[in-house]
Amino acid sequence: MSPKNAALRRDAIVERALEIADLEGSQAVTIRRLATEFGVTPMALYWHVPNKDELLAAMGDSFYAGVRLPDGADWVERLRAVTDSLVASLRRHPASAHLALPRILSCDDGRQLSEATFAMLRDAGFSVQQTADIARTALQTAIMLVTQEAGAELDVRAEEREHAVKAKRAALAALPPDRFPNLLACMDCLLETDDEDAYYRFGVDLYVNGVRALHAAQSTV
Amino acid sequence: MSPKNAALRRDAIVERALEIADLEGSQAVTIRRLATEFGVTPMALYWHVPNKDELLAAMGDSFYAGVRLPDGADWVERLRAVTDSLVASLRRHPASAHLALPRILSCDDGRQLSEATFAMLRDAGFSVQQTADIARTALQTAIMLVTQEAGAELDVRAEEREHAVKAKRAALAALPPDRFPNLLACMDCLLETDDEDAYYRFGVDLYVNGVRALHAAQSTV
DNA sequence: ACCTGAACACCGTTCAAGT
DNA sequence: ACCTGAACACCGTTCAAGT
Repeated sequence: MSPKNAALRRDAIVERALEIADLEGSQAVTIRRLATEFGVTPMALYWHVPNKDELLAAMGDSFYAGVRLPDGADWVERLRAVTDSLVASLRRHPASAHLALPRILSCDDGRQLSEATFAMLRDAGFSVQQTADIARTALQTAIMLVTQEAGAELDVRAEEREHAVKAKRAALAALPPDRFPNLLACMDCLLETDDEDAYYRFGVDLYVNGVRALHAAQSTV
Repeated sequence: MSPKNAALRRDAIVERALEIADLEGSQAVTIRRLATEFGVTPMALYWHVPNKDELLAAMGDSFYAGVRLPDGADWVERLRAVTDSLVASLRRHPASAHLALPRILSCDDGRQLSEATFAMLRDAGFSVQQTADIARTALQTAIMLVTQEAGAELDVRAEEREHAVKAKRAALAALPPDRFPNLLACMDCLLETDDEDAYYRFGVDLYVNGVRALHAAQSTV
């Protein structure tokens, strides 16, 4: 009838897995670890989730739940809005963001997002091939920006991240200035993101501008 | 003096690990698996490689060995050339391409590539912050394109890939056409890359055009 | 310098059994 | 319907010992 452990639901397991990945790196997500956190035998999880691959899949699916479908005045604005919305969703669990990409066509939320985005791009005049490539690039761009945000070091435990960045900075600062002048000049920007909003705005703009340039080149022919 | 097993050198281990990842997915790369392939005890590997993390790091480093530094007439051509060269290097071992990104500042080949690319972008007039972001995006773009090339399914054994794509196609074909008309229209482009060169040209162009648009917007001010 | 043997603390997962 | 216990086949890694 009712579950013996009311907290042990599929959604709660997925949610906790996402949290663990953010706190201690995605390699810390194990069936046994989740089980002990829920005060339960490892095998109990197999009632709620078929296996670990499906758990990872469910984690990937979760990112598409809250993404807003494209809306805005023109198609450029819509493309930017949907990319921004994707970024916002992925940023909630950066360490698992890479799980989203292979799942976009395998969950309903992802398929609805794809359909709406494809419709928008084809309306704008892009070919079927271009539409597929541009839409995929939007998701890839969002994932890239989130997982590679400078200073994230997602594969490391949250507490050790500061130390990891410090070590990296020390290693770079020790390089010979005559051989690596530009690298040393860019060091701070590479190691830390001082303005996160500007970072994401720049990344999304770079992508959107590329698409817009392609569109302009085609329209003038 | 001489190693008992002449084949068991660090380079050979790394090379074989890259091959295994491509053939059977990166999760098939294990210390024990490599040991049995070299006809040796698992612990023998620890003489040549400190631990598994360092092995993965060395796999990531290997991608920077053959990358040509930026060359060409103007900076746009140079940016395209270096991105193309990166793509070419990563395509040799697609299943491990994602290991390259975190290693770029941690190996000498990567630092030299970074230095040359940074110099090129700063010469072109980009700010320190923009240079860091643009250069990172070049690498991210290359990795994205390689790891996400349609039909790759890198987490699966090479022999099962065809079957995996077929299953995905069947799942999509079963969707209601009235709800997913555009998704169905784009299905073939999403599942298979018929022209790989065109795929990579498109992806790199999209990125380069974005950078060029940014540059143009700044120059006119 | 290079490798083995035994051992430890972990994994994911199956299968039969409990309630 | 939901969970446990015991067991299996794997991991990465340490440590002492061999040659």
